[in-house]
Amino acid sequence: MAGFKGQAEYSVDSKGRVTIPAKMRDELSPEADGTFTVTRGFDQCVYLYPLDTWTEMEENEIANLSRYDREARHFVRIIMRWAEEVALDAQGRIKLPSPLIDFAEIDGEGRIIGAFDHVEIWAPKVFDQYMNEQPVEYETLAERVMSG
Amino acid sequence: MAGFKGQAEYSVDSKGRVTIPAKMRDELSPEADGTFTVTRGFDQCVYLYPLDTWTEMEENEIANLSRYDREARHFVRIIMRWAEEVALDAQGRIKLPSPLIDFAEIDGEGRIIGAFDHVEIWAPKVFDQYMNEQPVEYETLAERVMSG
DNA sequence: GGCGTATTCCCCACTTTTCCCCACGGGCCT
DNA sequence: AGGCCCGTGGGGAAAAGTGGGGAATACGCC
Repeated sequence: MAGFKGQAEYSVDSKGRVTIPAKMRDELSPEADGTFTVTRGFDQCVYLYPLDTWTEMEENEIANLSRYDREARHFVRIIMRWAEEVALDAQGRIKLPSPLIDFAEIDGEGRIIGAFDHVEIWAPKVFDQYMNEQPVEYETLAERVMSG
Repeated sequence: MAGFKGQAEYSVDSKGRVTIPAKMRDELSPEADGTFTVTRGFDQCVYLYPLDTWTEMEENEIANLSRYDREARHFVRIIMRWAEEVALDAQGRIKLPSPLIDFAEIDGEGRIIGAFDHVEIWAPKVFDQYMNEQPVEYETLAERVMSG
């Protein structure tokens, strides 16, 4: 299965519904059962993981963390607190939980980005600002990340 | 079975009753029999473990502690002293034991948080304060916890 | 030991939110 | 030019959360 790719700018209506681009929906495996797990992203955006991918992450990464370690506990609190399963409706939309809409400062419009193993939704304004703030240009970044 | 996730802010009425969010109720396995074991949490909150998970913990972790070790003895006293079994009523609520309400300083409102293997209930005020006190931001925490 | 008080548990009714279904308009491909 | 797929919006039925009252039980006091 190929990774999520592409970008789009779709409306987020008053009920918090966003259409997921058809091309990204097509990437979902049958095991995902038309369902994503949304959660707080790194940086100020929302992450969408296909259900099957997310379940693997829970089992392989989160389940192994110690209940008795302070930092691990705090991490689990954050990641799970923001997480929620959302299913596609007949129109190919999901409903974003309102806490995540607030967190990402999404208002009316969402920029949807394919990011290989997950999909991201940003407020367009926040996304532009994030891009401008990044100090390292694309070519330099490539050298650093890919050579390590 | 997937882990508990999501957050909500529900009322805790004068009788100490709190609704458990439907999504979290759905995570309960049949073996839990609609019952949680509540106890004092790490940090100032209340923990809710599904009955079956709790039973496992008792057998696998608590049962193995030495009767002859002072600290282990103390630990067992604390965790068991605060523990209590609570069943969901027909409306999907539980009654929080009043000692735990006092301990967590819950008054009227409770912030309910899914935390993978258990559910947590916090006084909103206490929770916000806890979050603000954490010195490490989410992105940094993720690097540390998940790479270790 | 009996009575009165307090507590707990269960049931019922109301309000709000959520979810699902339907209908419309536009664009792309054939 | 027509048909099909895609994104957008709204309305109605069902579920979820909230609050209060009454019967049964337990407790303490007289």
